[in-house]
Order: sequence, then C-alpha cells, then structure tokens
Amino acid sequence: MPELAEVEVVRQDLEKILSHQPKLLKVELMRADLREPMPAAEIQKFVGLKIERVERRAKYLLLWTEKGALLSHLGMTGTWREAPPEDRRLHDHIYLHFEGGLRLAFRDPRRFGVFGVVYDVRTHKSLRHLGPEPLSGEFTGESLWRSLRGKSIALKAAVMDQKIVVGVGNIYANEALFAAKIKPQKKSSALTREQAKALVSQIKKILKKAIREGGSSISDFAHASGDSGKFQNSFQVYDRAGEKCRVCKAPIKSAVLGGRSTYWCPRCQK
DNA sequence: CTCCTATCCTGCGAGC
DNA sequence: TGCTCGCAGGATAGGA
Repeated sequence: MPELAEVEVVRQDLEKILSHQPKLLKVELMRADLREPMPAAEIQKFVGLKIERVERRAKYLLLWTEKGALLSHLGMTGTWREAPPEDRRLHDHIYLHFEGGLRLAFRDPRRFGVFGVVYDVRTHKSLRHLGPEPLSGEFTGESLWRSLRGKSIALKAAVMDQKIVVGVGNIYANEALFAAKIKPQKKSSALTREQAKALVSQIKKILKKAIREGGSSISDFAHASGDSGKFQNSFQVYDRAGEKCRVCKAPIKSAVLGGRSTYWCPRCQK
C-alpha cells in the first residue's frame, strides 16, 4: 500500500519519534533477507551513531547519521512502529533499539521491503536512477511533457515509471488521471502540453491531500503510531469497478494495464 | 522501445 | 464450515 503519501506520513511519524536524535544502541535482524539480502555487517556499523534526521526519497526512507543513512523501503506491506520491549509480533523482521528505551519495529508480512545502507544518494544503485520528486518544483507540466515526448507507452504506465516521476503508485496514478480527465490508456506522446499541465497539477494536489489525510489504509498500512489513514474514503475510481462515477454516474470501468489494475470513468476521461 | 510475464512472499476475500 | 483460487500498495528482470 505504501506509495509516496503513505511513506511521507511514516517519515513524519519517525522524524517526530526520533526528534531528540537518539543514539542507536542495537540492531536486531530477525532474518537474513527481505526482498534482497540485508547487509548485516554494514548495518551494524551504524550502532553507536545518532539518527540526525529522517528523509524520504521516492518511496524510500533514509535515517541519516553523520556517516550515512539506514535505508528502508516498505514494499507492499511494510510498517514501522514504536514498540515496547515485550511487543514482538509475527513478521517482525527488524528491531532498532535506541538510548532511552525507545524501540522501533519493522514488520513486513510479504517481505517485499528493503533494508540497507546508503552513503551517497547520487551513486546508490536503488536511488541513482530515480526521476524527479512529484512535489518538487522540478516536476512541472513542461518537464513531464518533455519526458513523454516520443513515447508510445500508455500514460498510466509512464506515470508509474520511477524514471519519469517517483512515488506515484497504482492508486494515485488512477486517481490523478481521473482528476485530470485523461484516459489511462492514452498514448504518452499524444498528451498535449495543456493536459500534461493538468495532470501534474492533479498529481500534486492529490498527493498533498493524501498526506494531509494520513495516507490510504487498505489492509496493512498504518502509521508508526498504529493509526490508519483516511484517504481511502476519497477514492474516485480506485477499486470501484462497476460502481457509479461520483461525477457523472457512469459505471467505472476496469482493465489490466501494464500488469496493474486500472480504473477509469469512460465518460469523464478522454 | 514497448509490453507482457514471472518473481520475491503472506493474507484475505470471493466463490464453490 | 472449509477449501482453492486469484489478487493485493512495489520493483525488477527477461523475453517476445
């Protein structure tokens, strides 16, 4: 579930929890790998360092110390929570112990998450190819239009391509295309400058609203506090196949596009 | 280049 | 009720 909005909400939670810059005292890795092997020896080098700030890049979280950062990706079902010492749950894979008794737990049933280390964002293999942040000034109608020029790939697949723009996953791609009134199947190169501008503006608007509402909680997603998000109540098309469009009452259509469930209103979206 | 499939996993809801 | 099946927020690799 975690797309940019959800990861940003977790970042804000962790930043608050870690705002006193506690020293990391112990890292417990309950298994050797998640989606990929965890570099245990590298990770252990962070013991004794203070967490100075929590950054988000795309859907990755970076816990920065003076020497580098611990890197976390939530995959599909990953959650971080503040957990008292006796709180150990099924599918907890990582415990971070800090001074003062603070303990963070990473739970990820499907193990699509990632945990590792970063020393340089510009050269790290998972970070170096990432496109612009959707909420940054770097991502504009003009920049999107330029990066889609000459591409025949479906627009929704392009929006979910992390080289074009990061952090927009399946839910928000569907929702943003609906809000911009553009069909997901539209050929990327056929997008007019005007439409690119509308799409970018809707992506920003929807992501900001989703962050304000604490993200979308469908099944697993939760804040570090255990709270749920509320944005799932605002879905216009996602997971609404056959239901009436909230704008024009036409039944919402669905199909698989680029291997992902895609939803749109056949009347509102051109 | 584009698109499609498979893969990494567990859990859940639908349908029989 | 209990079983199997298909699908789920992500990211990548490989092949047609």
